[in-house]
Amino acid sequence: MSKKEALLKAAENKVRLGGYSNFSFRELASEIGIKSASVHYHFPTKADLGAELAHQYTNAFLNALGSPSEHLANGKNPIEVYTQLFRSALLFDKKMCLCGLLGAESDSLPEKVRFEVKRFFNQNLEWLTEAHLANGEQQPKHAAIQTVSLLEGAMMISKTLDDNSYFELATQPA
Amino acid sequence: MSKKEALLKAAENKVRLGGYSNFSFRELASEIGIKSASVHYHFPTKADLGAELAHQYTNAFLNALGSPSEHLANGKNPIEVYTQLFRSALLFDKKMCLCGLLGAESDSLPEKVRFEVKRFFNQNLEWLTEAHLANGEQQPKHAAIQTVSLLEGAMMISKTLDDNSYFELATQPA
DNA sequence: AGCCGCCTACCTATCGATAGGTAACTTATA
DNA sequence: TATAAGTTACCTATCGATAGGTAGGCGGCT
Repeated sequence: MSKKEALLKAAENKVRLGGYSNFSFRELASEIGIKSASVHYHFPTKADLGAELAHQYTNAFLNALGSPSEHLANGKNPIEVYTQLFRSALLFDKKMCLCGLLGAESDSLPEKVRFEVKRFFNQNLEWLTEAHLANGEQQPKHAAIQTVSLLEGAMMISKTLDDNSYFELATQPA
Repeated sequence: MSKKEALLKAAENKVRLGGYSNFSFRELASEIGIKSASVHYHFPTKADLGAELAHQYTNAFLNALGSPSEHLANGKNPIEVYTQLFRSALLFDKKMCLCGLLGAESDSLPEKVRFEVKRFFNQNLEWLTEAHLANGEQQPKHAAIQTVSLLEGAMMISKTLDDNSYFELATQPA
């Protein structure tokens, strides 16, 4: 893994625990064994690092998601697949969704970081709308925004109350 | 308004925009016209200020909520009342829920702040469970966690995408 | 030769926190 | 009633730590 990749990985861990201000160039550098000044070689400013982090996170998330049609072809409900990806983040990473946290801090973020967070949610809503449409929902856009909202909120509350069963209850159909 | 109240109010604005690390004693002090050292007279440490802020926020929120039975007696659906309180925060304050933001940062918060955030959600879940029970829901605890999750998530996404109609779509019954 | 990836060695700004002091007010006591 | 003691709500000055960022150097690889 290159130093740049290592920096992004270290930053992701920090941000997913405490937000944008929860990482510093010094901490990141010392964790991967270089000097803080060298971090500026890879990322001119902190905002550049944050933006690239959110961008790559979004790409990785979308990539892991695949396409709704592909899941339907395999006889799987794409909404279940989507929910499962959130569940994995909570159970295995034991961390918040990067963009869920950044989104909450949205008002105080550098513009280029905020832009990438917006992109995450717009792409997610697009995916979910397609999925709900395929599922025959009469209002796929409503259903899409309800799905992300519920999952992001459930994640946050499970983390806060330190009990993953809240996530399960929230995602369990009535 | 006392200086202490003014400090808490100033801190609330900052935190609801960017989280726990988005306020400093210096900024708060200069905003209300005292020196940063004097802030320590009212709050020994930053964690003390944060904890008291979350505590008072929770009390004010619960107070504004009233009781589920009182709303039922007035022919109002308590869940609608609850939703409306979130909507007000978004539309009038134009800010995130304080504890929604702090909850997302939960992992990096001082223990006493985290404790108060937990209290917010436990109290909210209690209120909502009672409300859903009164509404005749067969699984009031499930419904309660689903309600908070959806509202907190919808708030975060509306703030992120800078469009309150997302909140409306999310809270609109299917 | 030239660039890549890192380094040393800084800078300025800001952070939370502490020490010690002061003026104004309140309370307790003789 | 007068004075002493204590409290409230601030102040100035300063601490060590840390923040993001910059200038310029140096070795290794092509």
